[in-house]
Amino acid sequence: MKEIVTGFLNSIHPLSQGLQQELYQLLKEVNLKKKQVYLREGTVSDKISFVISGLLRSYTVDNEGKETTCWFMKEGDVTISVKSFFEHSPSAEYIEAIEPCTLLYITYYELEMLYKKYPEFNVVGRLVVQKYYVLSEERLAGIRNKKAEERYALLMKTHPEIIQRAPVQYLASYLGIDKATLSRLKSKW
Amino acid sequence: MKEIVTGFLNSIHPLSQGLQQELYQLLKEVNLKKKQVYLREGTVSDKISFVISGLLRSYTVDNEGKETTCWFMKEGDVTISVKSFFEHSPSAEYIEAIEPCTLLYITYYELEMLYKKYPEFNVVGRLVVQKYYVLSEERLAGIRNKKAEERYALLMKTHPEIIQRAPVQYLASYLGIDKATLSRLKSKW
DNA sequence: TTGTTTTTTTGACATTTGTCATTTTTTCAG
DNA sequence: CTGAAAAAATGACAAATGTCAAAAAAACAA
Repeated sequence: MKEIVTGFLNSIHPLSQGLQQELYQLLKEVNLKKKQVYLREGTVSDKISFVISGLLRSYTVDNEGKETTCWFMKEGDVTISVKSFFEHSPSAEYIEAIEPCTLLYITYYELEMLYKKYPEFNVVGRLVVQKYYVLSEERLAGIRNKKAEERYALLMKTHPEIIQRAPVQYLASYLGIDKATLSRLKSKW
Repeated sequence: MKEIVTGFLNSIHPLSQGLQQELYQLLKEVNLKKKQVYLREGTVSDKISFVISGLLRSYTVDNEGKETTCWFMKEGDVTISVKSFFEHSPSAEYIEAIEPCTLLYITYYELEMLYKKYPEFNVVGRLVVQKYYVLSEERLAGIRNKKAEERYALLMKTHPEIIQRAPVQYLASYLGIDKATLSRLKSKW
């Protein structure tokens, strides 16, 4: 299972033998049940996790209790609460399992240690961050200045599997539209 | 002037003497007049630029000719078209000067060369990308699932200087609301 | 399976925001 | 400074979307 992670990283930038072996030792497994919270608002996101199987979402809750889904993470994705992990500060968002999940993770400190011990790893780190930054910007572009229908159509086009797997209420809160509106859009197509 | 750039990078992570000197040699100056386009849609963003003075914006134009402002870059900011620069692909967005600007830049290839020649520079690169990734996520959170008034109030709170300096039409297109709606919001306060 | 709970859909209506046309204000070149 | 052009504000109305309540459907636990 751990080869999936090293394979993923190797495909971005080749890892040295030592780094690969040490990373292999550090990776720990965690399993989540459906609806289980993996990261709670207010706690520091101190693990960087790789999704082996399942589906998760990150979301925020405003002062009226309304949830806003930030994004969905599925097998093959890396998951952290971005600001919390990088700045080592309390998270503004929750991360929870939508489907039963298996994850592999290392801690923030282990990652820092790898960056120090294997300077080449910074190249990998930089490229992974770049990749996720681009994806984040693409999501932003898919929401900004668009009507409900356009947003839905775009998500359908770019991430059809998410539409299949995530409950309507989470899709709606991701798209920034009411679940009733999304329900009507769906019946229109 | 170039010390502003090396100072900025040093504050993120100390640069070696050699790196600092070589970077210093590579930095080139460019001046933009108001409304001058710095990056055009369809061209590759092949410079990474540091804003010494002035204000710019990035924006996209949809097939009906409607502009959507992505963000504003002012003195002290680094500016690239994120996806285009990192993936070395044609840009989906324009970058243009809102105020007369002075920028310092190095090219994509020069940056790649620095990453190779000075591996420590990858640490800086990673941290800078992390920083801008966090800022991008914060902007997303400030727009998603919010009403026009909340978006405006939040931008006012987090970036009052942008509201002062950018024309209403650009602020409106950034916030994803009509300029007439924004005008009414403003008069309300 | 069965009853309970959660999620989704739907209808009626309210609210927000956009559109268009026009006026007012501001900017800017000469 | 002055006139032309661009930007911003405003009014009237239309369109999009949200809200609330209820019904239907689906998911889930015992």
